[in-house]
Amino acid sequence: MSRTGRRPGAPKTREDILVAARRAFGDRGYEATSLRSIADKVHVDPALLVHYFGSKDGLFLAALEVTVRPSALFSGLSSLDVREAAELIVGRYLAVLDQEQTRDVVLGLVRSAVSSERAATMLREFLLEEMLASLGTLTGHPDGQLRASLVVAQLIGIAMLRHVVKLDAVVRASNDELVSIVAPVIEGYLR
Amino acid sequence: MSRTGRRPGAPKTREDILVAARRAFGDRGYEATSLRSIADKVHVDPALLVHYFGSKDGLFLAALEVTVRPSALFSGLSSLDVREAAELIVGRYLAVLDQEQTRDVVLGLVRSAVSSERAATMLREFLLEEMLASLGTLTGHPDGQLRASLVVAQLIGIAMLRHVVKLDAVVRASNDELVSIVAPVIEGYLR
DNA sequence: CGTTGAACTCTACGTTCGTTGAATTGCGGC
DNA sequence: GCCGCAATTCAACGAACGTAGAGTTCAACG
Repeated sequence: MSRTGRRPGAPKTREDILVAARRAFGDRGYEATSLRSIADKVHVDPALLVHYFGSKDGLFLAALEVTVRPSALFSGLSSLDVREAAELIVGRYLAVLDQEQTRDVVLGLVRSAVSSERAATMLREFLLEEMLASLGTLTGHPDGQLRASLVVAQLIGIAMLRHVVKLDAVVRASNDELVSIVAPVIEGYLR
Repeated sequence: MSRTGRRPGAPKTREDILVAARRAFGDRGYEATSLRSIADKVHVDPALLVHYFGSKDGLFLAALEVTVRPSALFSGLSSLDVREAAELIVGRYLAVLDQEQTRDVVLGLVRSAVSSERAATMLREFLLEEMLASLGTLTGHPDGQLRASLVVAQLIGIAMLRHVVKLDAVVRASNDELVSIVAPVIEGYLR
């Protein structure tokens, strides 16, 4: 009975680790997630994670690396009027939060940003380069950057209430319902 | 030279601990804050904290206990029209975030909610009983609860971007600027 | 079929953490 | 001035953590 050494077959382990890590970081944030707990879920020794990713930090970076293409949130909006654009943005965002893989990444960033300066920086740069760049040009306002940031604030707040705080009204609302209420507000920011 | 035993004079230590704890939990959240680090800042032995508060959990609860009376956010709004009410809410909220003591509590709740289920529950109940109760009655909408929650989402999002992610545009904006942009949006939710 | 390197586990180290129990010192009432 | 109780520190515990190093098994290629 060999407990040590390489396993037969083609290894899928590395990808398994990344999936479990994404999930764990998304569920509990960077600080509260231990390498050992991730390793347990993949039925693997903690040292293997270090072997693959160098450190907990490295695993964190690898797990949350651009699985989310935020430009997809904002593609093909320029030809629309502000009203339709706002609806699309909110709808696509909610879809991202519905899908397990991408939700883990978004929540991982948000959850970890509050306890780790590094994660906060990741999130900040992510928001700046990807979202605000696209959004900022959507409006001709002189304070376009600020207005775009407030849109992001609204979206992040929704993620917080729906998936972290789990506030009943927000959890229970359907995506369509949310879009119909939130989109006009986003519209207000962009116009 | 007596390093142990009671100190002469009237002890202010307990309150010092609470202040430092509030600050620490507000800065780094529950998980990332150690009893030892708080004890250090008060120049006191970690064991004293558990002597006073029983456990880290007890200290957390004591530190974040109702220093914020959110009803103040919403008092005296009923006589105003929706527009003025929205401006008052946003303005008062930003003032809460400006004052060190209350900001620590709000950020402590938010930061800790993401890594501790207990803190998430605290924040949820806080929001439900204090904010949504007041806000929900402000509007006659059938989905008043949801609309009020989205107002809260917007406000929490602003706190996140301004104090956690430290997104430039939001950090630099003046309170007046923020009020003038955000209030109409809140108004949209409540109307 | 032998070799090399990748995939994996074991053990163990040094830290840090929350918490405990006992000891020490000062305060306030009798 | 004595006594009980409050305030405080000390030393230590067991657990959990991230990580390092050495060892074992397998796959791929010559």
